[in-house]
Amino acid sequence: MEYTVNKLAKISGVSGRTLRYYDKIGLLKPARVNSSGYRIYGQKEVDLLQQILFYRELEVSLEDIKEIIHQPDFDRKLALKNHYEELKDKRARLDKIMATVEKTIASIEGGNPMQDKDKFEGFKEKLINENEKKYGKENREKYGDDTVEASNAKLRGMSQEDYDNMTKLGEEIFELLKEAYLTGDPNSPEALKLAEKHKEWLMYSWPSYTKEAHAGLAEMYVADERFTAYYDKAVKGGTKFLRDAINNYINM
Amino acid sequence: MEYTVNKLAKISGVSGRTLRYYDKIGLLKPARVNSSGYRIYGQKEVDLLQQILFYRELEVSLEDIKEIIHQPDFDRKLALKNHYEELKDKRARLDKIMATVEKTIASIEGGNPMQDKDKFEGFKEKLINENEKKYGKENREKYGDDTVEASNAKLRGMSQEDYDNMTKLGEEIFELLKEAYLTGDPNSPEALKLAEKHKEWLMYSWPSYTKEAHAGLAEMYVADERFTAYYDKAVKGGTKFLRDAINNYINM
DNA sequence: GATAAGGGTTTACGTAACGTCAAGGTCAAT
DNA sequence: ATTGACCTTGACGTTACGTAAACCCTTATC
Repeated sequence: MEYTVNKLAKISGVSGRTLRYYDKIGLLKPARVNSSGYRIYGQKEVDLLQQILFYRELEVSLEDIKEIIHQPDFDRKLALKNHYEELKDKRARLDKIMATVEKTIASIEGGNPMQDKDKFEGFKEKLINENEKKYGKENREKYGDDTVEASNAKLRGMSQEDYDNMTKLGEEIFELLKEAYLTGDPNSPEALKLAEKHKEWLMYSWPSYTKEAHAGLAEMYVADERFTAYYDKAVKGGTKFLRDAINNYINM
Repeated sequence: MEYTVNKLAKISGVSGRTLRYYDKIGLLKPARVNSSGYRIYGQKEVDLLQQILFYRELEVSLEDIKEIIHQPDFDRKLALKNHYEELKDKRARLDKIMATVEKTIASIEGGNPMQDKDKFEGFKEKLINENEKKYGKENREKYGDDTVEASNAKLRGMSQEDYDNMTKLGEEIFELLKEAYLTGDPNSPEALKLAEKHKEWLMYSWPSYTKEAHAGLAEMYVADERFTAYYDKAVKGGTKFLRDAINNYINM
């Protein structure tokens, strides 16, 4: 049984263009080309096309299909396993996206149409701007421009969920500071837990954590009255206590 | 605060090219262009970009984002709901694909590496070829070329699972025929069940079921010795019994 | 004042997997 | 000889940019 392009197209369900394309990229060549330049496919090509379509259904790229089909010693199992992992990642991403879309719809339905998101984005911008105004110069000197830019970029790229978690963690730290301070000992388990939470919090916005940076920041907290004012709102002397706790944590 | 392309690129995490592209397609125009042709963005554009990136994360197309962002009376909720439906479909498809990939891997691991699929495809082709050789002419005369081609296409497009179910159903019919024949009555519940199963089986390969086609096929079974030989393997006179059962079933 | 470095600009090709013309050759039947 | 169906090869359009290439502007340095 021999088929021209459109004959094969009809029985296989793909378009003629697709068959010509597959010929062009070397995925499926016709058995022969007749004297007038027509592509002629035979039974073997029909079978091959079936296999190609099978893998195509699985969203394997034509490039990969080419290897799977034409290399007899190709490890199909490994290829499929890799492909499976890709699909899994894709689905995980899809799930996250769907959750966000759901939440966004809910927030619109909840009567604050777009406002919350606006606020959220605004918060992030404000936070970055404030950071930049207040500590930009010091930070840039201390850690270099790239680090600061990276930090800002990370903040901007944060999802609302991350942002919420970060602010929650910020509040937790505030409470922990009060508790830990009562122990009077910057080496107490409470103080060390405080320092650890502070590290976690830091890592939300800091691209890469190092002990040195952490220690540097702690010093800056004490040196800069704006930080001191903030942490001393929890308890007087809280900023120094936090610095000591961080130093102890680092040297653990 | 004013930004040139690369400044904005850095703080937003996108590339300069992306910003120029967004300008070109009218998604995000700079606040102004200075005397040397440089794009200058302001705070408003930063905020807009944030929103754009938010929707981009959700895999909304730039075309759709344009409407969401720039049309104040646009129904964002509806847009997101539609988008959500799309995502749902996408995930459903992904799930199906993943299941098939898993099965294919399992079949490779099961020790019949690729052979089964090969065989499967081979079977399908053989089935179609045999059908074509044996009954092609009759069928084409009876139902028209288009119907036959459609039937073949459907067969070819069948998944292995469908194929397996079809062959299993074929065996079931064979057994049912034996049982039903014992009742001696082509109107007995067993006979009617047989006819129904035969209809199910038919529908695997037949694009659209009609009573007339079913009856026509039943007649062909009796008239054609190759069919008769097949069904009479179950019991002598089985083919005729099947035809009668089908006719009774149709006229129920 | 020349030059180099480091911005900015536009134009244009490449990506994946085809759909969709457009212009023109082939084949069978009338 | 003509018609109509089927074949061929370009070539552009699709999405959201990446990646040059070729060129302009500004600033710092020698």
